Amino acid sequence: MANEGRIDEAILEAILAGRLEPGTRLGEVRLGEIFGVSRTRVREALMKLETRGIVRVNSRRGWFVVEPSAEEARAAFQARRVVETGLILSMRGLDPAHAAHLRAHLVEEEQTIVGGDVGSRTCSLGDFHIHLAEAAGNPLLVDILRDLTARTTLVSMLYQSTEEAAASHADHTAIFAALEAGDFPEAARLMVGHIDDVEDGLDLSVRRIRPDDLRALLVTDGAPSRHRLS
Amino acid sequence: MANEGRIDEAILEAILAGRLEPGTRLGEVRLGEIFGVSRTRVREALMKLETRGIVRVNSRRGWFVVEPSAEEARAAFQARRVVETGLILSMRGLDPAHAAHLRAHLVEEEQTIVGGDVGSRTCSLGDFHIHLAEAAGNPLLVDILRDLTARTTLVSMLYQSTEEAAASHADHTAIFAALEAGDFPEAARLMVGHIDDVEDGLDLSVRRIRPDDLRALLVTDGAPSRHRLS
DNA sequence: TCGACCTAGCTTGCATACAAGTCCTGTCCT
DNA sequence: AGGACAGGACTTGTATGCAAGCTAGGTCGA
Repeated sequence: MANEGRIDEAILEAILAGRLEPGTRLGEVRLGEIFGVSRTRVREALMKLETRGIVRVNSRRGWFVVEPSAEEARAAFQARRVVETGLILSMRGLDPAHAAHLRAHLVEEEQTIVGGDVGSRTCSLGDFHIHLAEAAGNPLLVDILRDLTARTTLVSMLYQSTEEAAASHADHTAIFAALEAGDFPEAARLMVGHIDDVEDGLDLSVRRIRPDDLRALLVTDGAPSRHRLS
Repeated sequence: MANEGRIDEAILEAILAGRLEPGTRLGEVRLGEIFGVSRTRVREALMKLETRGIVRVNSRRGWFVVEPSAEEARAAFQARRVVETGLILSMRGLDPAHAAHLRAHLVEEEQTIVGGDVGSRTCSLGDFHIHLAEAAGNPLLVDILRDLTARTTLVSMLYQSTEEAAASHADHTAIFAALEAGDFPEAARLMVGHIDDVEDGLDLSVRRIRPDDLRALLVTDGAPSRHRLS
């Protein structure tokens, strides 16, 4: 059974969906109970997430969802600008299949914005960039951007964000249009503007709340072993 | 004591220095004996390296240094082109301290090429790109490029490479000159050409040898607990 | 002679037990 | 009353033990 990366993915998904906020403590035993496994596998999952910069361990004190500092936040956005700009400028065309995939994502994105909760919205908005990386056809860059968008998503949760989901969706649509038209320099320019807008929407001097409990945030329904990995 | 990432770093250093070739099996118990720890910590180290794409596990068969396929090799070089181009183009200036650091590295690089073995040479050549990322001042991009250059170093080991260390050093020197002159577009162009040259020097249709033993490759001197982490 | 099978020895996968450090709380002394 | 201190309940860190699966080599049968 696709049991391999279940725990990593479940935790990451919970974080990205906003169910686990930055600073939340992630107890090994607690997570083990939730997933019905021993601490060993939980530790493995947490350590993988640690090398990806999603969680951090405070020796003998606990595991926590990372709380990026203002400087780290800026670095994350800059990294995304660098990678996504380079990515778009390296593209020579847009494969029809990938174009269709992106277009399908855009309609899903719109539906989520209208009807979904804030978590699904943020998640969907971030997925656009990952799908775009997939369209460029480089799995390594997909992974890199996956972790980078995870980081900026975390930042948006931690700091006061005035980002309008609708505005982001409009940006995405415009970027896609430029890509489909084959105007990659324009798409890159739009992308930089888009990321700038999201970053400017943050107030890096004001930090948000920091609650501290796990609750049943990781499992949405009753059974502890049922998870949707998006 | 800086005991934290000792094992990860030691293994990675051994791989990057060419002492552990792609395809080498990394037995948990064997590594545990070498480092004087139990399998637990070895597993943690290997799993961290796995998420960084350096080693891979074949269920119940063993851990191995990754052997990138021809396609993966191309992807790694493309990713480096994307990231390093974006990185250089995002730079607005070269901090004097970082400039001095890079210059110092270049002379060390030259010395290594004249007097060092092939492992030190490859290592030193790769470090230039990491130091360059450090000069850009973004820790995230440093980490990304560290793993990316590790991958391409692995590729160069696996496939027949006609790369001349001297030529690479000359490229690096030219790139540094352009950076110092503030001509970042030119530096980016030179960088693309440089990575292209390295990639073109590979014969992706011919794979190299694949020995299969650990020997005392991980420890250079007698005592199992003495390691230099570069 | 060749092929199927079976077993022994290896590997990792996972759980559990114990060690060691941190934090909080209650108590005792001043 | 206030502060130092001690103890216990928690946490992660590390080792070890057992289970499960892969591989290779030998044996038996056709």
